Formats: sequence, C-alpha cells, structure tokens
Amino acid sequence: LKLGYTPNTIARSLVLNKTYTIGVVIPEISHSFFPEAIRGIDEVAHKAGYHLILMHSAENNRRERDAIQTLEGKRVDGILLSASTGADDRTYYERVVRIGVPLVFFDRCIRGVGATCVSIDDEASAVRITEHLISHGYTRLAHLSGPMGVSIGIERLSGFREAARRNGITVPNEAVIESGFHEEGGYAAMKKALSLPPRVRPRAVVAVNDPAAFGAIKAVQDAGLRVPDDVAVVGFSDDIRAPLISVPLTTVRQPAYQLGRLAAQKLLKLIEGRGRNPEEIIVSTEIVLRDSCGHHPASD
Amino acid sequence: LKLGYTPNTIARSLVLNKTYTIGVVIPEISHSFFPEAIRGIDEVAHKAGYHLILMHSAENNRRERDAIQTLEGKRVDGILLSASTGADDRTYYERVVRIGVPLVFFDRCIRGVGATCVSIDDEASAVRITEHLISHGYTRLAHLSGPMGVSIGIERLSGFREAARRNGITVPNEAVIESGFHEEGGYAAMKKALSLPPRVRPRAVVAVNDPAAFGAIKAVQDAGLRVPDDVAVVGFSDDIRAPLISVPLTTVRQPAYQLGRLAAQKLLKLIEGRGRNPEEIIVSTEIVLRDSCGHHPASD
DNA sequence: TTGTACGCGTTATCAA
DNA sequence: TTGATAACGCGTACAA
Repeated sequence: LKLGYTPNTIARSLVLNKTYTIGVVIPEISHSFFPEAIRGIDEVAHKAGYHLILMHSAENNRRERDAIQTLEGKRVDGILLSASTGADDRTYYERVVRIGVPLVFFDRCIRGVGATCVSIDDEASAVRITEHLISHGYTRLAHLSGPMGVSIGIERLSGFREAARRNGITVPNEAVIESGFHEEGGYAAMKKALSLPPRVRPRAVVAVNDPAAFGAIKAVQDAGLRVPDDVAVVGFSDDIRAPLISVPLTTVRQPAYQLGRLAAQKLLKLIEGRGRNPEEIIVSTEIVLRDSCGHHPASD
Repeated sequence: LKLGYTPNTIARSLVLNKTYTIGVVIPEISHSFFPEAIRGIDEVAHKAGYHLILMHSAENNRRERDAIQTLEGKRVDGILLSASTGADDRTYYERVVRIGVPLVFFDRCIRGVGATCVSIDDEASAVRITEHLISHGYTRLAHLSGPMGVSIGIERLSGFREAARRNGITVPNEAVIESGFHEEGGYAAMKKALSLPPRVRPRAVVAVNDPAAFGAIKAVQDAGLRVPDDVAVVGFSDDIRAPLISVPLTTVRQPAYQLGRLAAQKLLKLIEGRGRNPEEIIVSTEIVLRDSCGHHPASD
C-alpha cells in the first residue's frame, strides 16, 4: 500500500463505527492554560492513535452546544470539554452521556450529569491560599469571583468563604465581586472594591484566576496604591506571565499539561470500555509564593 | 429532525466527498503565536461552517509527515500548515498539492512546492530592525538564527545580513549562531557569542524570535552584563511576555491573529474553487520599541 | 490462500 | 411530490 493512494479513513470509520478521533471543546484559546492542556491531551491521544478535533466555544454557550452537536455528528469516539461560562442549560451535556458518547470534563466541570471530571481541588486550593493571606495578618478580605455557572467559579468562592469562616473573619457581601475570567473584568471588579467604604475596603484580594488578578493589580496601581503594601493580590493558574509582571504574582499552580494528560487518559479508558463509571479525578496544586501577597520568598 | 438522533456526518461526507473539515498542522502549541493564529483560523473557518482538526507536529519532521498522511486519509477539504524545523524532504508537501488537496502555509513556509504562503515579510522586517540597531550606533552585530530548513530561519538571517551590507558593516561568520526557536537555544547561543574574542564580541543581537531573545537576555545577565548597556537584544513575534520581562523586549510585532485569518480565508477560496493559483500573501509588521535595544520609547 | 458480495448511513437519481 | 435504489470506499464474512 505504498502506492500513490491514501486509504479513505472515513469510509473505514463508517463501517467500523469508530473514528479514532476525539473532540476537544475549550472556551478560550489564548489563556496559556489551554494550549498547555491541549499539549497534554495530544500527547496521550497521539500515542494511542487518536486525533483531535478542536472546537473553540469562545465562552459562548450557544457555540458550545453547537460544537457538541457537530462532534456527535462526526461520530467522535469521545469528548473532552471545559465548560464555557453561563452554562445554564445542562440538558445537552446529559444527552451526550445518555447517547453513550464518553465525556470527560477538565478544569471547568459540570457536576451531576454523570461525566468524569478532571480538575484541581478548587475549593481546598482556595482555602489554602486564602488562609495563607490570613496567616499573614490580613483580615479585610475580598474575592473577585468567576461566573457562578461554572464549577471553578463556585468552588473557589466557596473555598474563600470557608477559609474566612474557619478563622472567624466575616466577609461582607460587597466584598465578593464577580469579575469573570479576564483582565478587564478583574480591573473593573477591583475598582469597585477600592471604592468600598474604608471599614470594608479589602486589604487582600483573592482573584478567581491570574488574568483577573493582573487586572486587579493594574487597578490598584492606577489608583495610586501599591501591591502588596496597600492591597495584596493572589490568583489561580500560574499563568506564564505571573512571574513577570511588575509585582510577581502569588498564585495557585495548576498543572495544565498534567490535567490534559489525565483527562485524555481517562477518556481513552472510557472509549476502550475499561472503567465504565464516572470519577472525580483531582490533581494537587501548590501555592507559588511571589511578591504580590506581601510575602517575600527570599526571606523564608 | 429535532428528534433524539444526530445525522451521521461521516456517511454524508463519504457520498458528498466533502468533510467541511480543515487540517491544521503546527510545530508548537505553547508559544503564544500559535494559539493566536489558531483563534484567527477558527474564527473564519467557523463562520464558513468548517471545523478544525488540529495536529501537533512538535517540531518533529516525522510527525509532520504522519499528520499530513492522516489528514489526507480523513479527506479534509484543505490543510493549513506551519512547517516544523528540519523539513529536508519536500516530497510529501509536493504530493499534497499534486493530489489536489488545497494547502496553504502560514508563518513558516516551504517555497517552491506550489502552495500559497501567508507570512510577514521576514526579510524586510529583519532589515528594518537590524537597521534600527545600526542607526543607534551599533556596529558589532550578531544574529541568533533559526534552523536553516525553515523559511523564517533563512529569511531573517538574510535580512540581517542585508542590513549589515547596506551599511558597510561586516559580519564575521562566528557572529551568526544557530539558536533554534526556544529559550534554551537562545541562552546557549548567546553564551557562545559572549565568549567570542573582544574584537567580534557583539554589542547588539538580533534573535530569530522572542523566546530565543529571552534566553539571550538571561545569558547576558547571568554573565554579569546588562541589557541594553552592554549588549542590546531584539526579537521577533511580540510574544505575550515581551513587554513583561526584566528588560522589556524590542521586537517585530507579528500579527498572529490576522495571519491566521488570512491563511484560512485563502484556504477557503482554494477549497471553494475561486482563485486556483498559489500566492504570496504578506502581512506587514511594525517594530515595537522597548528597552532592550537601548532606545527608550518615553524619550522619543 | 484469493476473491466476491454485502452492509455501514447518507445523498442523488430516476421512476412512478 | 413521493419513494425506491444506486453509489460513496472500506471491512468482513463466506465461498471457492
């Protein structure tokens, strides 16, 4: 079969009812987390002879639904999905698992639809980084939160609250501000936080992710204040830019590549029939201490 | 057709001989250029009803060849490809165009195989940024080059040489050092440059891309020298990190998103039969002046 | 071993 | 208009 002729995989797929293709749906492509995750996914998929079809939902619910539809039509062997914001309607996720197409969420999960979820322990990580702030004497805390329709939005907020509760700190409602996942949202949310009355104006802020934290830092600086002296800021992801910005960012390192690998491995297991049941796969994180939280690693 | 049943696209593709799928082959996924380019590609592909299958060649020639083979087998309607390093064997590119599968290169092109190429004007851009250095009085120049098997490697070197020639500057052979496209390579190459005898030791360095420039800056600093006071460094890409590193990097901005859009638009034209002939599509660049070249934008 | 007919799920064609 | 049927290119099962 060396001759100038390439066998038609799609005819093959039709008869075998197998495409050796997995669909990957992501809400974002430029945030460095996702390229890294894709690299991990591709790594294990490629070794197992599978290929990736990439769908970019662009944080758009409708596009996400269409993407799933398209992937079903293309008869992918399985789907890897990181949920876009505002996923109010879960029926189409449920339909995917009902139809029997293996589905695993990564990073941004939808619970209760019977699919596996591969993520960090968002709540526990949020507790840890918040307690780190508290242990450094901060008591006026705020959270720049993600959308409440997405697992990481809910769970990071919940961890933040839990840490406060455990340490007897009350968090006023105005101190939880939805910022979304981007720099602009972080900037706007921080501005709002800074305009709070002095009694509740935060001295330390936990942002839902690094881009939001970048925006928050900028807002602090634009207000003529300093990070961390006036306001401490921490994030989530360990974005590629986190160590490089004017005030290097303390953050929770999220092992994107590893997350991608694990998600793909679990999906392949499902596809190949071993391990039928959904799981919760948690990968551990570490806090990366830099300057933005008022703790100087060098002084340790 | 609202009922619980998804039409089988692949059977459809088989009879129509059309998949509404385009293959995207990239050598790298983490370098911020490619995610941005993919975003541009997806933007126009999505609007036209096409989907992306993503192949990561990981700078590996064999994987790139396999990727093309796979895409042919999957009967994609067209291929978008950015060549991996060391593409010594062009026969498989030629076969793609001979078979009649629309092929367009983006960023890293292979010339002379009859395919369209969408890229920046690498040579002219290299001339401009090199002349910028020269106009600031630098005469001992070096180039950290990309691999010579890849268009951007060849052309950026060629532009560097041309700028020197035009200005009556001789570039010794030892001052052109292959660094490859990564930070580590840039670091090693710069170390080599610094160990050159004083007469030829460079005062200004043009790196083939930003990651290589990052490595070079680190090497300069690790040698106890300063950028730009002792050695000026410039890059190519305007990587997301370029403005953030310790010495903000002067670089050639490469409009990745726009490049992706144009490549996808041309490919769709080829697929849909309008515009049969290969083209050279050049998108213009601009030099982004920052601190690493000894020119302080604020002082303009 | 080598070969031939059928089926996979769709669209297209042609007859009714 | 509607409905039956061939064809897309490959696996497979069965026959020779």
